[in-house]
Amino acid sequence: MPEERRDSGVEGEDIPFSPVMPDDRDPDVPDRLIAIVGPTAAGKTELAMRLAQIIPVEVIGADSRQVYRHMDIGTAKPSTRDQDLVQHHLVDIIDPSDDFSLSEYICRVKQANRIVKSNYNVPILVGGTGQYVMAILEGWNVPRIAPDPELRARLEDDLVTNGLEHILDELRSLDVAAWESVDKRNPRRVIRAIERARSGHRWGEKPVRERPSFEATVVGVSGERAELHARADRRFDQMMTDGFLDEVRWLLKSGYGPELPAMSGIGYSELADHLLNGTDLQLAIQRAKFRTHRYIRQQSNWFKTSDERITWFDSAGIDKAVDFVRAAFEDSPHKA
RNA sequence: GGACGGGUGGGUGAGUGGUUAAUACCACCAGACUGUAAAUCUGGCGCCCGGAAGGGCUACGGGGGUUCGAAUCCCUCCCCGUCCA
Repeated sequence: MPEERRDSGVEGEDIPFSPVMPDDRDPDVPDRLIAIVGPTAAGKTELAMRLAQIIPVEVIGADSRQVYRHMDIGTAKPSTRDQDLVQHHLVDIIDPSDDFSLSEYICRVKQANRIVKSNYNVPILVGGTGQYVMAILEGWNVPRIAPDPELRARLEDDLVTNGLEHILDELRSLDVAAWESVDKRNPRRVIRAIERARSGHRWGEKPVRERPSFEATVVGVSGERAELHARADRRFDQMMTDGFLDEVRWLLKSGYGPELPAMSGIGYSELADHLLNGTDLQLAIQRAKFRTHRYIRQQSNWFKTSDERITWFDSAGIDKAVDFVRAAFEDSPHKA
């Protein structure tokens, strides 16, 4: 395997631009796309690797935690072996201390699509971050407004000293439409709305989403809730034996503190709490497992069994999913 | 054997005569998402009927009692913890 296969546009600017485009359409948009969605630990990665054996694919990660370098065990990142076998994009692209956001994600997916397209491969979107997946599948229009740490800090102070009403008033004076629409009980959203309004964006000035042109085959992998919990618990135990605690210890030692968004992930914050504050390890592990359960539940809000765009398969029956995608792919006019 | 302390809903744990089907937290369930998302926020959570308002039933270790009314007071039994023998 050529070693350049390991991703990819770290800085984003130096993405090679293929001189020969497959067609004259937007090079950032694939003609077709396969997506694998579903709750954590259900077997999405496994399915992706199976598909890679029969279809010329490159993986596009849709996981808000696997983007960070040095966070491998706890994020259940695809193994280096898997990454050697199949080109992965949007994995290991930033440092744990770097800012990341949905708009950044979307931007980088476009870059990745360009590469995949120039390789005459099919992008396969794999991940459990519902927001990322849906942003791609539904073509969300996300304004590129970078986070403003100073403003956020000021507003958070304001929130503590003067209350939510106060910052809501600020939002109203900036953008009434935004004020009408925000979740007025969710400080985080109010702060973001202010941030947006202050940088000159008006609520509703652009359509929220624009249906993408590609043909998408979306498969879901899931199972009974109790079984999902059990699988996730087992996987967490495996992570512990694989050295998750050492990974967190290393991150902390390397200066990645618990206050970083990257370190707020499941397991990372609990284990850091154990290492830093002496919280009982078993308790920390149990908390992380519970949090994974909650995560699974929330993923089911993004990936609904009633969603007609998704064809669902049971975790235990990956073969059927492979067959389904193969059939869908063979019927497609866009074979590479 | 004696002296205290304690037994509360799936768990931890408040409550100490009525406003209590019982605070809070966890678990669990459902939902939102103009997007920091493995984040943040909302709702539900004894059983039955009802769309709701509401109604009915059962419940704070077991049994008995006091009271118009008890998780809360008394008696008794069982169990757990600490200390003294």
